[in-house]
Amino acid sequence: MLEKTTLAAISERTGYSVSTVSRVLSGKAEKYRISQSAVERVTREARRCGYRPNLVAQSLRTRQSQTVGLVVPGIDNPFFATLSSIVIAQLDARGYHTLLADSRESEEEERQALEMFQDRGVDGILAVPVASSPEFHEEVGQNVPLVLIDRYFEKTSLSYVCTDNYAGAYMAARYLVDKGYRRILAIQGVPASMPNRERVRGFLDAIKDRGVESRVVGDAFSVENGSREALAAFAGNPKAYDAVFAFSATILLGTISALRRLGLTEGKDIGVISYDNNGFLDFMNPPVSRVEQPLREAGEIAVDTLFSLMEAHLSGLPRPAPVQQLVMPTLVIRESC
Amino acid sequence: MLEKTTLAAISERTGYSVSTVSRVLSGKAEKYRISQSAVERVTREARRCGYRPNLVAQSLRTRQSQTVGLVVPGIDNPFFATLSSIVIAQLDARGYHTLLADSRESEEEERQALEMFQDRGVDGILAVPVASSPEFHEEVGQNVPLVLIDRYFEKTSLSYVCTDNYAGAYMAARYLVDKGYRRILAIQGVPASMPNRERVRGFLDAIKDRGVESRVVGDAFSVENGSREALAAFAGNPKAYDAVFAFSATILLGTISALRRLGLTEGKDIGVISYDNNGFLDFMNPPVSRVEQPLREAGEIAVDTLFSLMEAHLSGLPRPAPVQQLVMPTLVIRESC
DNA sequence: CAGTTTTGCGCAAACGATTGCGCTGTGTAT
DNA sequence: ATACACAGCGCAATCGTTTGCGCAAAACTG
Repeated sequence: MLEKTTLAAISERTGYSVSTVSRVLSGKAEKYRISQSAVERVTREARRCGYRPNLVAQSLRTRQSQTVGLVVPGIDNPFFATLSSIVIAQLDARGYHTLLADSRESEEEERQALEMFQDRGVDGILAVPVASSPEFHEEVGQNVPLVLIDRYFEKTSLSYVCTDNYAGAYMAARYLVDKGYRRILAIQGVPASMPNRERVRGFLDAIKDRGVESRVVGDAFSVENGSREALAAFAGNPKAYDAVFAFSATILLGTISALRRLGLTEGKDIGVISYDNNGFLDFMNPPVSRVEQPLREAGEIAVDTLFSLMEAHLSGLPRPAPVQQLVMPTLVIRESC
Repeated sequence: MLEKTTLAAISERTGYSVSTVSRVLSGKAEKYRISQSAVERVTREARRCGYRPNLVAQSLRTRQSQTVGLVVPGIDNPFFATLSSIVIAQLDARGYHTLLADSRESEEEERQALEMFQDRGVDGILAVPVASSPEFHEEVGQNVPLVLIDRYFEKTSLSYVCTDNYAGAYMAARYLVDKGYRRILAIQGVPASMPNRERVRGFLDAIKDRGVESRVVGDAFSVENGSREALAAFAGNPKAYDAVFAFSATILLGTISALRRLGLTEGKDIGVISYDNNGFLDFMNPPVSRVEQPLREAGEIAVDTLFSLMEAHLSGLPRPAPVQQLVMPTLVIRESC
């Protein structure tokens, strides 16, 4: 390590005041009409000793951190991992860093994360909300730009970017019905979450009045839930249902393992369709039909939205009208149904 | 929002000095012998106006941020997603927050991330390194506690916690050989990365002098690489190899899709084994044999190690001897070979 | 040459917290 | 009465930046 490399140090070594050094090194030289010679002297010294601004001090003074907080319900879930990856890349491209928190589907942890984000002075927040009601998020949204992703609240003034889960589930269910399946089991994720509720609604609407027997079971976006609920629902009778709709790729994995235990092969003995577009769905045997969500698009729109909120916030403008957008998923048919 | 909630504000409203308020609210009341009445008056007011300390100011003053930086080569890779999840949970449990950066396998981005971490005054860094040589990491490690995970450098004074990739690959290859496979194709990941090099070494050592024909191809831990390289290596001849060893689960997916195109079924026409323990491997048809890495264990050890480094760093002690640990993977045999 | 403009730069306050040191006032021992 | 201990608290410096304001010297104007 070299000498301490602060503005003060450079100031001492160049003979210029801290102010001048600061202005030069933050590129405000001509705005403040610093002489060519000063600029040179200072930049040279800065380079020589490898000056790097202390971002903490900078944040304190400017009330900007070049950081956004991202909170997701489970980074180990490939869905959120992909989403995070997209979002982080976007932020990075704009010169922003990411504080990542994992709420583990817990309202309490989510709350703590949001609070921590504020205490750290993040410039904006992206959240996949877990809470059942929007109050807290709205309160936070008052203070710092906030955009919801993937999940949203019924009636809220917050911005959100989600996929149309109603439409996705509707398409999938309608496809099954049209294919002639008549006893359909749906295995859902976290029941209270908005995407899940919408999927249930889409599913039920699609089969309504179509002479289809149906049932919705389950309570988590996890492999275990898929397996457990499938086994319980079939109750040992392989003919109990002729199709299964798994509400996520993780659920699907569990479901398939259960079906195999029952001696059923997807696409042959039973129709199977899933939500999500995890890479492996095409590599299962047989490949699995699914509702693909335009994650990249959603992530990009969310970041765009956040930045426009942040810009307004910076300029002290009133909060712009919320952007509330649903992007459309697509149905991808393979050989499992 | 209520009034501004700073120490100064509370100081004014209670009549006590900022120092006293600070000491009360940071729990140093009896250390500094603050009167019971003052404590009460201050805490009451703090609660009333919902005081939350400004962590940025706190960081600036104390030179501690309660934050560690985590940099991985690709958070969308399930392997790193799982690892991150484990690490983040651990840190969270200890009251630390996580700045996450994605180097996307780029040395340059990794460098930037590490630099940013320092500029932000993180208390420690966990890195899955991408660089081919340790210099930069070692330099960083001089200034802030740093522990490598999953990948390490040949000769370094840095601490690391990795899995024994040599042993893992050796076990897998030896198993294939013992099972009678004689023409084995290995599809590797990023060739320069330490885990990959070790896997290659383990693989080659295991088949040496066993009368086995072999070839190592590929250059990335990706689905495409797996598919492309498998197709190229078989060159249309399904009998070209009788077994394939995929060096990661992502590679495996690509490989399987290629094998299917060649009309081959794993476990029947060809032996297949993979690295990694992604959830889906058990749900493929047939389930895939693999080398499972004790990720949770590795993550926990890494965090433990980091904290002991951090503790020493705090107390101004000399850097403790590096902890350099390999944890042992396990061979899980299913029906693919 | 006096007056005005421009150029180039520094002073000092601020951001919000932490902390070493010292000050005052009361109680106790001598 | 003098000394001393200690309880209870505040002063002010500090962390490293940023920035409004103003000042002096140089340059220009008429």
